[in-house]
Amino acid sequence: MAEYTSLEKIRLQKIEQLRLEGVDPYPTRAERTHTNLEAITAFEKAGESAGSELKVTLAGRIRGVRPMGKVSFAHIEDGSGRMQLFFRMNEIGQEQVDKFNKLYDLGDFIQASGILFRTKTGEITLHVRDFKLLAKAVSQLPAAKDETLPDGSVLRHAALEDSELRARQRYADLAVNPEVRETFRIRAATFKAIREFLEEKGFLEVETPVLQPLYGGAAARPFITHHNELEQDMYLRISFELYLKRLLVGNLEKVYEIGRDFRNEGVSYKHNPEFTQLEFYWAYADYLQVMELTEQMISFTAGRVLGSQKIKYQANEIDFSPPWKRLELRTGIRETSGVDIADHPTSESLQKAIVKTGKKPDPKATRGKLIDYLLSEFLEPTLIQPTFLYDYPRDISPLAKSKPDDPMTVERFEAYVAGFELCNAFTELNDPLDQEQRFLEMGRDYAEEDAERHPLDEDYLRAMRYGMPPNGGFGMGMDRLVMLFTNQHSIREVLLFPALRKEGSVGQNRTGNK
RNA sequence: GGGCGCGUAGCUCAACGGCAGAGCAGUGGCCUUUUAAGCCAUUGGUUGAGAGUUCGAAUCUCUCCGCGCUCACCA
Repeated sequence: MAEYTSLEKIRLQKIEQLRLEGVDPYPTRAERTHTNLEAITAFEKAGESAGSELKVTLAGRIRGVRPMGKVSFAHIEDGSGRMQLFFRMNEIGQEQVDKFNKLYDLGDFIQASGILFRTKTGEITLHVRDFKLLAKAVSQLPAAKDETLPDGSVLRHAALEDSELRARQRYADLAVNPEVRETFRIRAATFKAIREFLEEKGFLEVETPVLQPLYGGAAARPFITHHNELEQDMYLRISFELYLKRLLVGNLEKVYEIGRDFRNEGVSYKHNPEFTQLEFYWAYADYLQVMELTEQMISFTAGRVLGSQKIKYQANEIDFSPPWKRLELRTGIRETSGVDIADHPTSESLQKAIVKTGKKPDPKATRGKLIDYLLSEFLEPTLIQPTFLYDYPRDISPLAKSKPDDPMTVERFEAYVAGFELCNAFTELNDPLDQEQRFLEMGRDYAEEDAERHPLDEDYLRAMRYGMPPNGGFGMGMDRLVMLFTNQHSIREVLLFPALRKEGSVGQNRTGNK
């Protein structure tokens, strides 16, 4: 049972009062002839005098009220923007003006009909002849007040800023912070543009299982769940890779999937336990072709969504125009750390070389993990403009194909932007015997208790034995792309409902909702 | 999980060992073109929870809850 604050109790009394007066505080239907933006556009298009003949019915949420005795001003906000309302005793009677002032509150949804006009100060305004409550708000929105300065800019006062409250109560955040709504519009537009690009290139969108009997395709710990009737444990997928590549065996030549991956790992500003991934696989292509498609896809998407190849991200301006810089991983590491990984074919030797630089890597790390360590310690922070790092060590890439002239190196690239990894791609391994060998190597190289070691997927090998065309594959965290496009530092800002600990018991913390 | 920091009214924030405050929101009043409308009056708090130190705790200590930054793991 909810306990109400004193402010809420006052509003509940208003609801009772409205009911006594025969007003339904939650009527079933609304009427609306124009959005606020449509009404303003129609007024401007018709011209000042003709525009004044326009009779419209608008609907929205009350965001500001300025009662002045026998007249009242208010602003309502709908999905398109704001509109000022003007209530005047002469037209609707003192009783109606009083009712609006006393029984209606900030946050209530109303509809209002009347004609449009321009006030002394120049604002297009609805001169209200009739209005109706659409939904009464019991709780006060954590609303900011906006001040329009003489130069036209908007100064916000006391906006809702508490990041925890904003994430837990995203509905309130969205209701009062328009820029948050904009972030999610950009997110949706990004997804749409990516799909448009891939469809145009002939890729088929598919859906593969989220619940899997065996997980794979990435190095991560899975979430485990249980199916009661089948009496077996299931895993939430950590990647789509092994299922999508099975489809290439089935002669689907270009497939992609956009969906949720789940990784039971740490949470940070760039990691959420569930995140949205794009993967595509392209038969008869190699990683160089995928590289070209990648820079085309991202620059196309930036153009579609933001109207520009250049974005401002944090302190940097980033230019997605192709071609992107290409840098061999070995060269990049050598130039930034002074360590040439080719000089150190064993983990012991490489370990010593890294320690000489003053860093302290995990003494038990494999050679591949040490290379990854060098990459993130020295090279990654320097990669601000879009850069393809290519040619990775085989032992950290168990699903990628070796270079024909160098069995210890695989045809793999990762694109880095603004100092973090955006995507990962390779020429896919399609030799079932080699693949089986790699799975077995993974089992040996990683300690038994290492939760990231790859389980051997027999069905995947069975599929590959039927013959898999040579192909290039690609994976990208969509959330990270949206972070770049919306200039957000934290993944939580681009997720509507990011993962949070459950709220404490009632009253245990300040966001405990009563 | 480790380290550092934060949590005060519905929102944004003061007070930092000595009477818990301000602005906005709310409530009552005045006000017929205002726009953070204005003016007058006024309500609102177990200072995240619990324990301890002290004559006295929002303030110092400890435990717990939640969040942020960071390290480790990962996309």
